[in-house]
Amino acid sequence: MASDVRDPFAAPGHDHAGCVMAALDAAEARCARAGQRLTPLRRRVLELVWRGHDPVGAYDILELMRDERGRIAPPTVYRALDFLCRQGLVHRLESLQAFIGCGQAGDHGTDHGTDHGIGHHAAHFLICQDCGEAVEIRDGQLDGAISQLAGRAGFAIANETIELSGRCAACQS
Amino acid sequence: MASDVRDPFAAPGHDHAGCVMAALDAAEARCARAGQRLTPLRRRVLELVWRGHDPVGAYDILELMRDERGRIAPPTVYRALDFLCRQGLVHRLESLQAFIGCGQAGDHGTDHGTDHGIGHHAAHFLICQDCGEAVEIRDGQLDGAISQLAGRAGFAIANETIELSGRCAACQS
DNA sequence: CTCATTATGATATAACATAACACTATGAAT
DNA sequence: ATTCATAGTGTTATGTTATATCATAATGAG
Repeated sequence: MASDVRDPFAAPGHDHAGCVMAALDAAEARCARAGQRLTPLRRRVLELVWRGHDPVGAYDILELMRDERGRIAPPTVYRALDFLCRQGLVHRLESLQAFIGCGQAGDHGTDHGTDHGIGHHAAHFLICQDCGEAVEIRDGQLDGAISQLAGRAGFAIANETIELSGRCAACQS
Repeated sequence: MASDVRDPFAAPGHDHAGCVMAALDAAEARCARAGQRLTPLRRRVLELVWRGHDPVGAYDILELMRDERGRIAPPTVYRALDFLCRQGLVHRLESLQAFIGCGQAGDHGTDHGTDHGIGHHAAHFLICQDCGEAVEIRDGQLDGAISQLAGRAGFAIANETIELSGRCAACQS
């Protein structure tokens, strides 16, 4: 059923404004801690990425910003997205060529095994092809399997792209 | 050391012509079994994908084919690649926007848990950022972790993108 | 042989991303 | 406060990857 507490997808009528606010607050805190500047432009791009729980294309953001600020070119958006990715505030979904806000930007310090450097963690996703929503998952067993197989292969992982597409619980009815 | 038998990367001086022949033979067999036509064009594209163990861009293949056949347009190459992907003979690496020959196209029938439909299996990769080589891996523990986490989330996986980038054993010296 | 189906050719364009250079804002050091 | 190096943004142009669409050709079933 849809109310399964283990379903990590966002509930239909959840307080999304709260999500956005939490994300922006976490971003402010994180940048402050890292001595990085969350400029109005970057902040606004982050806010637009958090428009929903669906991944957003760079050109979608470009459109949205044109509506409110007039002329703006791709590099401006890409630079902001690059910055946000570097800070670990946004992730890029390779299989969709799109971006999504990091659902764990508030979890600073509490790194887990697969973390690579300051503020960056391996991001793994479930992506629903029906409703378009993507959620970041965190699974110890998965992390363990990955680090073990890498160890056996003598392979030093620098970056993990793990994106599982399919149908979320709510969309199977 | 480089001779670790668990290192899945191709040995420096291995018989690559053999790899290519095995891949083409497996492809013929597979298409015959599936009632699909491995036309000269498709066969040639597959052969070019198997040029090495590095992922190849669609436009790289386009270049190579122009050298030998003159005028040829992107859709021709993309259609062949689509076909080969549908037959499970080639995989697309999302994080590189490139293609690579399936190292397990010969394994027909012996499907493993995460298989999705005829001839398709979940393909997981190790990608060396140093030498550029990518290898398909198969790990029961990883498959298990994935299916368990999906099960807990009530998520029905249709497609898995798992690409681990880093440095292979040989490139760490 | 006919015909439906599948494959390929050809043109145009869409979608995603970055290089390069100019200009502006910011903050640290004097 | 002024200077200066650095970081951020604006702007133009272009590179890279992928697809829509329609025309033509090859294939195989009946």
